[in-house]
Amino acid sequence: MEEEDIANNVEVPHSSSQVMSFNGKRLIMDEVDFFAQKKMSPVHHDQRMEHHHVDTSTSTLDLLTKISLCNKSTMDDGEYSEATIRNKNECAALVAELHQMNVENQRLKELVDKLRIDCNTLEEHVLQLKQKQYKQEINDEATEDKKRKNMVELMECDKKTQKICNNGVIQEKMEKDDNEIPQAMKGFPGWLSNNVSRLNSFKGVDDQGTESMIKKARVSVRARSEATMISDGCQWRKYGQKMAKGNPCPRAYYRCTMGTACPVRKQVQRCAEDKTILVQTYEGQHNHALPPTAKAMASTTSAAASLLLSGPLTSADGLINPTILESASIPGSHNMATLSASAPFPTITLDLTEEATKNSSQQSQFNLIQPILAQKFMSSLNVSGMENASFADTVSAATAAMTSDPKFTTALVAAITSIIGNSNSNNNGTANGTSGDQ
DNA sequence: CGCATTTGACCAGCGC
DNA sequence: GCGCTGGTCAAATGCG
Repeated sequence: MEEEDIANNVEVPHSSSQVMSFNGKRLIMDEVDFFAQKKMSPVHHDQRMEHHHVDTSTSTLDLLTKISLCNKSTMDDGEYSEATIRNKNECAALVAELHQMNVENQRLKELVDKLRIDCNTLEEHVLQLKQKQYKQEINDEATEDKKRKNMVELMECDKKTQKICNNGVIQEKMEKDDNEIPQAMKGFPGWLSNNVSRLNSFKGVDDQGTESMIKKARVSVRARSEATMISDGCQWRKYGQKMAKGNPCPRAYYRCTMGTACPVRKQVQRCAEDKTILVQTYEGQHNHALPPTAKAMASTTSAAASLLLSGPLTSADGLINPTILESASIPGSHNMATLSASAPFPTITLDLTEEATKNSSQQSQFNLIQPILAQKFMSSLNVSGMENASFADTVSAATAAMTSDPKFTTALVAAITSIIGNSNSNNNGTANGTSGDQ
C-alpha cells in the first residue's frame, strides 16, 4: 500500500527546509505542518476523511506527487530557466490548492463533528421517547395486536434513527436486509423463532412437540458482576433458591413478571471457580412486548439460541447430527460462545467475562459493530424470515441497553469485539475489512 | 397492608 | 424401588 509506505518512511526535516520527503516523494512543509498541527500522520489524515465519507486521499496524493515532481525538477535545474520559473509557478499554484483543500477538509470535519453531536442528542431523545411510549403501553390495556403494531413502529423509528446517526453504507445494508423481512414478522415480541422444525434434531424431543423444546433451549450469559443479578431490562420475581451440586453458591430462580403468565425463567448463580463471575441462564420466550433495554438481552440470547438450534443443520455434510453439538464451540468465537447438548437441555453459553478493550469510545464502537454482528450471525446461521427479524431486533435494541447499563455495555462490547475480531479470519462475509475500524 | 423474598416441602426425572 | 438432583410451589417472613 502506497499510503502505508509513506507513513512508515517519513523523514523529518532537520532544518526549515521547504521540502521534506517520504519514501522518495517530496512534501511541502506547509502540508507537513498541517499534519503536525493535527497530531496525525498523513495516513491518519486520510483515514479520518475516509471515516467521514469525504474521500480526498487520491486527490491529495496526486497533488503531493505533482508538487514533488515540480520541486525535484526545480532543484535539479541548477539555474532559473524559463522552465524552472514555470515549475515554481505551478508549484505555488499547487500549494495554494493544497491549502484550499486543507481548509475545506477542516470545514468538513467541523461539520461532521457538529452532525455527530446533533445525532447523539437526537438518539438520546428518541430513546427517551421510546421508553416513555413503552411505559404508556404497559399501563394501557391494549390488545396484543396493538402492542405488535407499536413494536413495529418502535423498530422503524429505531432504524431511522440509526440510519440518520450513522449515515453509513453498513446501516443502509442492514436496512436493505431488513426490508426482506416479512412485515407481519416485524415486531413480534416472541423470544425465539417460530421456525421450530429444526428442534426435532435434538435429543430429548418429546411427544409434547416442539413447544417444550423452545422452552428448554437455554442460553447462559457469563459476566463479571458484583451485583446479585445483571440488569437486563426485564422485571423478575424470585421464586426459589437452591444449593446446586458442585457449587457452594446458591442458585436463584426468577420468573419474568413483565407480562401476565410470562413463561420466561432465569437462573442466577455465581461461578464456582470464580465467584466474581455471574452466570444467568435464560429459558423460554416472552409472551409480551419488551422495552428497548430488555430487548437487547432478550434478542442477544435469542440470537444465541437460534445459533444453538440451527447448529446441527448447518454441519458440513448437511446431515442432522445432534452429536455435533457436544461441547462444540462456535467457529471463531474462541470459547466466547459455547454450545453444549450434554446438559439436560441444549444450552449455549455466552461468555462476556473477558476484559473490555480499553477503548475510550465504546458507544461509537458498538454502533459500528452492530450491523456487522447481525450480518455475521445471519450469514453463519443461514436463516431467513423471523430469525432475520430477531437479528434486526438485536441490532436496534442493543443500543438501548448499552446506554442503560454500563457494566453490560462493557461486557457486551468486549465480547462482540472479540467475536468479530476472531471470526474475521474464518468468515468470507461482506463485513470483511470494516472491523478494522473498531 | 401489599408486595417481594425466603425457605422448607413437594414433585419429576434420572441413574443405579 | 430408592436416592439424588433440579426445579417449582406456597406458607412464612420481611420491608416500605
